[in-house]
Amino acid sequence: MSSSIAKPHPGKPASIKDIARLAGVSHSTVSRALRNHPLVNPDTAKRIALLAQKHGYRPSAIARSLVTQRTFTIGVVVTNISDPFVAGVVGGIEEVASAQGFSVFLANANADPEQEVRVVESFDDHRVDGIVVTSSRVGALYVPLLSRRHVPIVLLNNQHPSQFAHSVVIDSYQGSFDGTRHLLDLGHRRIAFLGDRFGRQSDTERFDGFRAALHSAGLRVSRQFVVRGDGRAEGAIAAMGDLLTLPHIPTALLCYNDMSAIGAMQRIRAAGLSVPNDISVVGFDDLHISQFLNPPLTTIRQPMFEMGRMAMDTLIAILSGNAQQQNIKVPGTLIVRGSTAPPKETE
Amino acid sequence: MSSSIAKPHPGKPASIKDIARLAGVSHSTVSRALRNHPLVNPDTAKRIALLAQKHGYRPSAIARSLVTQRTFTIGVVVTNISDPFVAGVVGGIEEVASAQGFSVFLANANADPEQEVRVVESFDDHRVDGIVVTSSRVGALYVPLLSRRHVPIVLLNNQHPSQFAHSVVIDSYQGSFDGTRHLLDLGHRRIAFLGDRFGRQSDTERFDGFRAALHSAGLRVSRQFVVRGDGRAEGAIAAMGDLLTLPHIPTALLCYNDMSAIGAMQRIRAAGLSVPNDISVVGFDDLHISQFLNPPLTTIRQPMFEMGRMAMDTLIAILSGNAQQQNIKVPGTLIVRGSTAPPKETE
DNA sequence: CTGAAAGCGCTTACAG
DNA sequence: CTGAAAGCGCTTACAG
Repeated sequence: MSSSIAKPHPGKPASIKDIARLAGVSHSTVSRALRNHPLVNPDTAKRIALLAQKHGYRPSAIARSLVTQRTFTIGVVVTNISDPFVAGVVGGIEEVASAQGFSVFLANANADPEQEVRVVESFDDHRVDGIVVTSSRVGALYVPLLSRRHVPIVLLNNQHPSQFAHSVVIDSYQGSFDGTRHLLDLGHRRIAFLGDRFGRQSDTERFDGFRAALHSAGLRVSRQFVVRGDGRAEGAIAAMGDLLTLPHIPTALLCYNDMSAIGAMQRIRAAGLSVPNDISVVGFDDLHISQFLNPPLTTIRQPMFEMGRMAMDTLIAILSGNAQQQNIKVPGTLIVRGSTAPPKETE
Repeated sequence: MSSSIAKPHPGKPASIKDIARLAGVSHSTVSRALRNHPLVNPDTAKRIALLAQKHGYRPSAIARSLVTQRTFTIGVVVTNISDPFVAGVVGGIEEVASAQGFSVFLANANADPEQEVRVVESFDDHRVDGIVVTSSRVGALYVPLLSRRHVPIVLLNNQHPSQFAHSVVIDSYQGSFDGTRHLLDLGHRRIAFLGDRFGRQSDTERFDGFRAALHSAGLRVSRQFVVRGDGRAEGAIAAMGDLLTLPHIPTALLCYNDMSAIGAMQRIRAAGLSVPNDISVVGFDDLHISQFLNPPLTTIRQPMFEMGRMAMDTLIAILSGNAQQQNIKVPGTLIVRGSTAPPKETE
């Protein structure tokens, strides 16, 4: 059979009907054969598979979805894919999704609630089977969508994981507590907190863990030792600058996350001071880069990749009806490196 | 009109027919109204829009795609979304895509050619309008798909951007040349090259730029000063270790990329040496983190976000028939920071 | 300005 | 084991 005969519509991709014609069967049979339906003659099935292969025919997932009412597609909303924490999470989600036959839509919301809603609407338009939202503050906005179309949503490190949504969150309180304890155990007493913007749930929880650890050592939070950045190096540089203007600066610093710690360390160096000799610094995340910093950063490890996998696992469990409400809290792990040391002078 | 009457199928999402029934028109009219077709009565259109809004009805992009033969969907293949360069590129792609009404599928290929082909097949199944591939070595494998379904592909920093595909690439040769010239201008003569795996096109180009710069200064490449990592900190640490065993170590180092430079700097410090006092280091990329390193990294800036935007712009231009073959070469920019300085001793 | 009809490319009871 | 038919949810000539 020559190739010129075999191609019914030169230039146009083959459809199920073309393959049916070439195989001398109905398109129903082609559909069954390609889906490995048990009730199709093995020889026929083989012939059809070969023909499909030869003509590069692949069934349209679009058309299939229309009848099955399942797209095997999920949507992932991120605030900023360039954030290394977010990228790690997305990597974990994608790995599980891909292994389970799901395709993933990715969209940036730029931490803008309006854009976030638009993104979720777009996912809705594409009839995604489920949605994962990372580090957003407005998860509650999706509840209407959720109830209407029954699309399960998993919130990862979100504020207000409402009772309608599933969630995976880091244990901010415990992580922050452990990081602060580490500084206390080293002998520090003048410990500052460099947070994220005031009012965010994760900031509040990390601050609470910080305060609780100080209390456990019989210390109180000093108001002037609490400053706020923006979760990025830029904001931390400014916040650290404020701390350095104090008449009596802290000997240690607990930061909201690693990027804040990175900014703080740069500002400390700019002031002619040294980490950890003058000021010890603790981060939160354990970004891949953190181990390569100078000095390597002591931090609370957040298993971002694993958390992404958990989020997708949760979604799949819900979709297959194997789970009810899921709310997972993941512990952080203290990783001690060179950015922390005992304070220079005993006070 | 009470809400209980308004919801025709409680629990089921509304479809175009439900809205049509509620509005007392045909579903054709609903379709037109929602697409802002000019030939529909403004009052009717308004009534339909309100009804749709009220019932959370959004037309199915799936069903629409089936008839229009356009999905307004693109696929992005990455080797590893956790790579900060890749994440930046994806951010740029997503920004343009989103602004132009395209949704993006993201898939990791883990630098595995087989997985990469599977990913592209999956995009094909979903009938994406176009594909962007980042930093892959196997772009040529897609040519069959390309020709069969006429799906335009843009290769970003790929090896072998075949003549069938569009491409956006950094000018590796020139960037590397400029970085090396910078070291020469500082007075360095003993300059090493820490590359990526041997045989990769970008590695070859960067090495060629390195060599040309040395030649322009009347120098030759010293074989023992050429080592190879893997584009990551881990590989660079090992490669740098080799350089440090030489009886006469280099005074400067040109690295394949910033992550390699970061690994090299850690290894240099581990040997008790200082950057830039003992060894100057130049990277390639200018990752966001690089300005915050200690010392801040001198590097060749690759505008990753912008390159991602260019890739998507190219795809859109092709899809709208506004462009022919596109092959864009982007210049890198030398960014001088603290990791480079004149050599300590005059030789 | 509007509706009836055909059709996009599949899947899946139903009947044989 | 296979085919004819209906239908998934839309868009779009075509006719009015």
